[in-house]
Amino acid sequence: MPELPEVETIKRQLQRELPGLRIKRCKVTLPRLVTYPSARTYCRKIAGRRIEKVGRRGKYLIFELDDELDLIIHLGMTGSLSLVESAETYPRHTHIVFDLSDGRELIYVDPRTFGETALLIHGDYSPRRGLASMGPEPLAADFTREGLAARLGGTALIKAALLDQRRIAGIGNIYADEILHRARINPCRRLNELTPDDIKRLHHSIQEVLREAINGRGSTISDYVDLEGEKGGFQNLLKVYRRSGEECQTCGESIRMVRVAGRSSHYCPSCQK
DNA sequence: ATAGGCCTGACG
DNA sequence: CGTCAGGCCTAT
Repeated sequence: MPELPEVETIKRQLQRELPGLRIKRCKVTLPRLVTYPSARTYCRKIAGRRIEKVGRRGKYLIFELDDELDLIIHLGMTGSLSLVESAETYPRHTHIVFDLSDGRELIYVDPRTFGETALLIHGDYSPRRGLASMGPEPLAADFTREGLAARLGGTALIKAALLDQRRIAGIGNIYADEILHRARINPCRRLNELTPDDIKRLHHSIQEVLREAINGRGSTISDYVDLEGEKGGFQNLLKVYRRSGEECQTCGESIRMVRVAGRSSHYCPSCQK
């Protein structure tokens, strides 16, 4: 699914197109994707609202509407958004359509339906626990090395900790593996074993990998496309993710895949200790 | 900490 | 047919 770089790419495109437009009407054909309030209330309250700004928090898109409402969308594993001219036929797995005041439609497509959307009071994310308990934004100016160290308490495996959205926002399986490779840290290391120098490299790596991935407009492994339907450009620059058996570009050792925290984890056994 | 569940589709 | 997949929640 879209991780922080992919969601950021879509957010930038939405922010270019949507502010100032109104949502005339919203149609939901798979109500369970609306997790708060009911799909019925969600649509009723959205109708007529003006989109003021599009933001992002972790892997969530946040559409700030007038009347102090925040429309949030999480793309799950296979969700995508696209802006289309008024259409009479929609792609397979279209579940939500927002009619916009300029005649276009914003459509939400999601084959695996792991995504979700909700309508919250601006700034009050308590109805969605995942959003309310989200850790700091890793690309924010105040995300310091000391701040990171403070988030990495306990004895969890570092790989699991990077995937834990309560510790740090926005990192998923692809970028967790890429970050650990750049930081030369083995995914099975435990937090309490990390040295100050490990944390320093980890902090740099988190920011560098995510920034580079955003510059590359994200990674397309299979499904991901941006608002324009374009695939990402960063998948070719991945060093370890889904490259088991290939030679490590740093040392030539064969990239290995293991299962950590229930997720496939790709790493170089020679570079990452 | 781990497994299972939610879904569909691609691939072997 | 079985296995796997970029996420996240719940229960054990």
